[in-house]
Amino acid sequence: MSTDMSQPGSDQGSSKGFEQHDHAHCVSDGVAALVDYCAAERLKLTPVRQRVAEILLAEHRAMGAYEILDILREEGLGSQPPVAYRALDFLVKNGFAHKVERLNAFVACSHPGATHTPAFLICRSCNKVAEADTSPTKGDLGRAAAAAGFQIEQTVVELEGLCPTCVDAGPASGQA
Amino acid sequence: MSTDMSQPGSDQGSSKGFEQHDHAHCVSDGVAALVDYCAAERLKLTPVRQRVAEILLAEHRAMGAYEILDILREEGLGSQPPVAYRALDFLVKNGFAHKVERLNAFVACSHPGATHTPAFLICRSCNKVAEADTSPTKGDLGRAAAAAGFQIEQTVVELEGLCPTCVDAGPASGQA
DNA sequence: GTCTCGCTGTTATTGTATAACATCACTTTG
DNA sequence: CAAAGTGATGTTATACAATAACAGCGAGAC
Ligand SMILES: [Zn+2]
Ligand SMILES: [Zn+2]
Ligand SMILES: [Zn+2]
Ligand SMILES: [Zn+2]
Repeated sequence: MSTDMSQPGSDQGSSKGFEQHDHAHCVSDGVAALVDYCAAERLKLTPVRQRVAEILLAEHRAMGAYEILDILREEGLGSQPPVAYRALDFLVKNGFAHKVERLNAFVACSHPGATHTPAFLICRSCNKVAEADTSPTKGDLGRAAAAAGFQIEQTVVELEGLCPTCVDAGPASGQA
Repeated sequence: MSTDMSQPGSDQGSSKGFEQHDHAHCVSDGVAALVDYCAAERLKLTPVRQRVAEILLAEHRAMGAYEILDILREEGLGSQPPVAYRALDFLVKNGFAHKVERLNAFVACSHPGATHTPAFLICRSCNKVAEADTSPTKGDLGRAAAAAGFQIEQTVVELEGLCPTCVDAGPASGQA
């Protein structure tokens, strides 16, 4: 690996997911947040919903609904597409997962609970997806849109390329 | 290029498509540019390819591949999905159309020929799509990505909301 | 108890996209 | 001209993504 771990924890937040981190926390913290949220909001955290959250949290990459469904099926939690889509809809609606339009796939949210406008950095080599925060109304584009009278309601910002690790590995090699 | 806006007061070129304009030019200029480009690049501008370009240019909205295919079928230009997808791939690859990931649909490019990084403003009410230009490497997000060592290769920026016309029409009414 | 509401299970269908292969047309070259 | 090569086309079939529709079950309300 020898990832140089530049800026240890310093400026992080914008590219969390590409950096080395204690990944066990990603899952446990995420699930804990989901449990708390559902308790507070009187929402039913069913086995399927929790399991899908765990599945997504376990990987910093976007997973297709059918890929998730395959896992659910193996575990006897469901076998038909609506099972997966309903759980994903629940998670997305409540801010614990996002859909990556570019990939027609879903990824766990990095800052669960709070409503926000995510942006994604997608590595085409190792398929990891990092979530960053955007301020769509700021920036040239947001200003131009506002000036033109366009009223932004939702944004899709997805950047595809090579993550630091895959860049270091060299353009030709890539990594699985 | 530098198409005269028949409507004054909008100095923005970033939201072209929402503004009033001589729409006949959108089609004729676009096709002309495509003809020139293909001649210069020694590419075959086949009937299907040109017709698909015309279809897209005729509307400032994203069209699904199967919607385009329906038109081609009526005109005897093709009846199977690959016909439409191949033409669309050709146009996208050469910069005369873009895919709007959010809609799984395609839209004609506003500045054909030149390689650029488009952003889209999508009106959820009237379904018009305007193309704006972005500088992904600038802005907070681009800077954050660069700082994190992420190498951007392609960007998807799609803003959904209400266009000026539909905002003026009032939130409740909308317009077809 | 029983009523209600939301989650589940399932069937079926629609929509989006591509693989694979044979054929055809044009162009290059001998 | 003929042969070979290249790339577009036509077609079949299939994979992948998403939703509609409806029956049944279960926990909480009253
Ligand atoms: Zn992690
Ligand atoms: Zn990578
Ligand atoms: Zn126009
Ligand atoms: Zn509109």
